[in-house]
Amino acid sequence: MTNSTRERNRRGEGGKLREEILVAAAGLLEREGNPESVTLRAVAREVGISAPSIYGHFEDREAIVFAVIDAALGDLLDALRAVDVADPIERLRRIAHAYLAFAAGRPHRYRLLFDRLDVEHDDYPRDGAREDTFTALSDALQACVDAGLSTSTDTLGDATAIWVALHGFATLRSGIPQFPWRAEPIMLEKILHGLGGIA
Amino acid sequence: MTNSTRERNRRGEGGKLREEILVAAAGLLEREGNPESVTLRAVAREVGISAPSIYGHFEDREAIVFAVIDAALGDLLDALRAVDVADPIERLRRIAHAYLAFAAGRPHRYRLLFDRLDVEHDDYPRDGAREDTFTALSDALQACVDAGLSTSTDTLGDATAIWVALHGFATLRSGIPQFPWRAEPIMLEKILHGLGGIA
DNA sequence: TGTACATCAGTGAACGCGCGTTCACTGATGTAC
DNA sequence: TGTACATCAGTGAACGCGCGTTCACTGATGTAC
Repeated sequence: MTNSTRERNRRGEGGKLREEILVAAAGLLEREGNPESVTLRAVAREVGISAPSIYGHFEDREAIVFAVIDAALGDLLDALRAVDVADPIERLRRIAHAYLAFAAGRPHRYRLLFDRLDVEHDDYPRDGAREDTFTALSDALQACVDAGLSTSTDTLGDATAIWVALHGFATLRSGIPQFPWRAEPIMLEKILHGLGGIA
Repeated sequence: MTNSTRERNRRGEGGKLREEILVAAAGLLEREGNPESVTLRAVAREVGISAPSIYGHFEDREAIVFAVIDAALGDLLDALRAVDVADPIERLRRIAHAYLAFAAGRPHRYRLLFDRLDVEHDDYPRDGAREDTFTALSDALQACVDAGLSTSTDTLGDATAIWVALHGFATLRSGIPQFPWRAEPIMLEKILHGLGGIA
């Protein structure tokens, strides 16, 4: 997908290329499946620039992958926080659904957020943001408890169980699509009722 | 970790090298974390042989990784089937524990079994074995239902929910060890009670 | 309004590296006679 | 029991490839005067 008609950015618009590089890297990642395939040269090919041009915008190859992770983490948090429903149970349900929808829509980026053991923790961008994702879930569950709509007596632990189940469902459903999965609402019902103690 | 003292196998014992290659590849995978790091040359270095020697035992690089997956899948099934307890609930608990213990002990190989989206399905070795893993769980849950010890009315669906939760717990606990995880028995209790309908 | 020039956005060639794979080979081991 | 020889288990050199990164550069764009 070489873009040979690309025109040089004007002065002061160099930042545009950074955005193009990120989009290309994210596309490459979703298509190829593993972050190792996001090579400098492949990204450059995709954008339609020469490989060294990237150094004007990213320090090295790894920085591109980190920026993709960073953006995805931001998107996930935005999606969860965008849920705006008054009813606590419905709100929890929608947040859980948004989580699953995010993972289903960008399976490889989702895996990169939560499933990489080989990324050094210190180098990892926006590390707190992963915990914020969990907090969105546990706050929503706590709201159900506060409203007397959940029987949970261990909100953090039960939110952890819900998170774990959502994560497992998200990754296994993408990874083994031929498995006879129950429909998402049924799985959500089992998870939120069984682990969250909501009716 | 070059083994320079390695002695040539005797005639008819060429098969030994195959085993050494598999052990080296598995070790490399657990240490490095991603299957791409299992290169022919790294494996050869680890075993203490020249790279081309591997071709006597494996068709190509990918075949080594597949053989590692194959062996791990066999080990997991063996571990689950080795659970031999009469009480259905205790049996289910032990199987779930064995599943988590397997994943905790070989986190990267576990991920390779269930978490790779980028492996072509047709090439995947022992494909049915992954479903057998699920069957071990659902059979154990069914035994609880048959004994009147579970209130589940959707054994397959609930076993799916249990599986999904176990998988999520296994991968997230390895991937984000600094998260304040509840102890495994507590999580198991939540999962088996909440999703499996057992007391 | 015209022009010299600094700056910006990006290029092209080159480097050294590790990789998968091939090829012709070597030398110890066991076996047929 | 001795020996010629086939076989087996590996080796060493070489190939072409894509990679990350470096370097000196180019030429269009905007600005100071």
